Amino acid sequence: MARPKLQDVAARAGVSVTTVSRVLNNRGYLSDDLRRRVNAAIDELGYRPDAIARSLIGQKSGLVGIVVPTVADPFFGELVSAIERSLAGHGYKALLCDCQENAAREAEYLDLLQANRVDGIITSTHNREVAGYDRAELPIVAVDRRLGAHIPVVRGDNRAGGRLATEHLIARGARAPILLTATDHPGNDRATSYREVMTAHGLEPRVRAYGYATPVEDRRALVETWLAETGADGVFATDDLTAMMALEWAHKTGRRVPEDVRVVGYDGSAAVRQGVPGLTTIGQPIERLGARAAQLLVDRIAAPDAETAPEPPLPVALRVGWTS
Amino acid sequence: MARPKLQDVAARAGVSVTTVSRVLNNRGYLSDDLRRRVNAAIDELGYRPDAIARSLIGQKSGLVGIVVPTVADPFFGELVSAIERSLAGHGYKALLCDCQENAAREAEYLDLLQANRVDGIITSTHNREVAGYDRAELPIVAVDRRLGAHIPVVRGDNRAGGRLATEHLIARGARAPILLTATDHPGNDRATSYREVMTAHGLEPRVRAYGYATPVEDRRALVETWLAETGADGVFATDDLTAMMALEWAHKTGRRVPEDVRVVGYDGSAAVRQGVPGLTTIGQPIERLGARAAQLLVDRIAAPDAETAPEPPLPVALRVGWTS
DNA sequence: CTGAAAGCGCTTACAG
DNA sequence: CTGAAAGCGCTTACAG
Repeated sequence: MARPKLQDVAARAGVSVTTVSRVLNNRGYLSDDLRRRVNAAIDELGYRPDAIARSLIGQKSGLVGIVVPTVADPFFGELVSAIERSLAGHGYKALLCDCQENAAREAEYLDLLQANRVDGIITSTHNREVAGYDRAELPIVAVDRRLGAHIPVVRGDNRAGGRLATEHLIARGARAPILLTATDHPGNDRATSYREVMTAHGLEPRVRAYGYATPVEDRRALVETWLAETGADGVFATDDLTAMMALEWAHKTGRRVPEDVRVVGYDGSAAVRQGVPGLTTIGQPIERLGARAAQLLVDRIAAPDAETAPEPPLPVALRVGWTS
Repeated sequence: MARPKLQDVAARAGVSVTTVSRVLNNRGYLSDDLRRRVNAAIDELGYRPDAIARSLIGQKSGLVGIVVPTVADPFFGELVSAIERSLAGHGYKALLCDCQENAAREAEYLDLLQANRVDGIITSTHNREVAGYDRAELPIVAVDRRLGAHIPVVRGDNRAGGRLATEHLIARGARAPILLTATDHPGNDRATSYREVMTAHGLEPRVRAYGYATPVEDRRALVETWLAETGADGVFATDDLTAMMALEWAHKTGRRVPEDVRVVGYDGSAAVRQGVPGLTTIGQPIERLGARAAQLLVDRIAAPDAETAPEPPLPVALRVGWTS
């Protein structure tokens, strides 16, 4: 038999569809007898309400779009996992939009999400140029990315993170630590802190940015060139993967870590922590970032026009391993 | 103005909703003039068809459920990324079900997916006990997991992988390499190959299974205990994270790699390759696994009752680093 | 306490 | 070539 519908349940229970619907939604007064009969029919038929039909009526689809560069990256994988868990706790389902590090796809996804009537969007991609977020009349929450005046952003304390990392490198004896980061723009708080701390110690900041779109092997080549050129005795990488490239370079070129080069990463995802527990890094509260983003979005869905106070940045922590 | 609907477009273009629908779906004969007027109205209003309403009519929602233990694990993150990319190419959207390594959630998700009328499911979780897959009257494709007679499974060549890893360890001089794996059951082809190769070389197989549900730090403790106890001079871990635990143990206890202990992992996800390029591992064709699973599912959705030939396993490759 | 009817935003026979 | 009407599977005023 085809998938049973409300009508089938009603027929079997000998009541109207209205009544079945009411039992399902626990709405209005129902005699216990009716309730029992309906529930029996539901069980017997293995009936399961059609969420699509429900979405069409109510204004809610129960769907939330999660937009990320790619879940192949452990940081985003973990973030998405945390968001999804939290979302599920609130009764929402996650439509995954893996942009594959590609700005064009992000714009397409934005369209698709609206066509599918998602109730809201959580986004954490790099392409601030992608238009559409401002036009979308949907609750949106950004993770670690400024999208516009009206879009709240959940993030770790990047200022503190940059400070902790740089201070630590200097405390461990580095006199010429360089910063490796994706893009060096004014909004890069980790870079800002690095510069401030370096200057405060009378050291010259040196920032190298490889760009988001750079293929991994090209990034590795850049990193190795920079490390060789600058004669850096310390590395602050704003993500762990880049820090590991520095580690690998040290291994290959016979430099000792941390004696010759001290290395500090950023993110501290569980995968990296498990695989390379010795890496000194700034641990982000990934779980909390995800949970907070989900909570904030759920709140905005419930009250789209409520004022949103700026989100205080979530605390980060220096985790010291043997690389520094 | 509220989100425009078909009616609004029709009114603006001065035609019936039927006509607009036909233009949208490019169905039947339309005069160029009409087509132009309708398209103009669509643009002016910024109309976007409601995917939910469409799903309710057609039998298709365009949604596919992806069920994985967790995308926080780089292997699954990468797999999901590949699946999603491929699915998007076929016009499908991905509903992400991150089971958080929890069997109960998997069963719930199965329910949820059916309620949401997904067109199919791709699953790659461990809990074979979870009932429901057989009852679900949906096209399902499994990745590296046997779910039932009628459910096709896409997988890497685990027999070959186990053989390659074990032969390699022995070739590199290991005489007492142990196997570290999640569960040691007859369906574990990597373990089977390990045993065969060991026996063929007159060596005694030693298998240690930590169990899927074991928290990471407990797993680490187990691994370290086993390595110390067995005096292994080689490690074949059926996933890279466990291999890295062995590496970390060697580092901590002052053993040289590969002279004292040779280490081989499994999976070779991009994240691990980037972070720890020196790790010898069996590289799985993650991209192909994802693409093939998506293609197979799309085919099954198109022809649910077609015979399915057993899937030939996809080739794996030994990647040699400095850990062996 | 329960039901008949309208409607969510579309598509698709069926007429013309 | 174009439109009026029924219907996808539900929910929700509105009656009774």
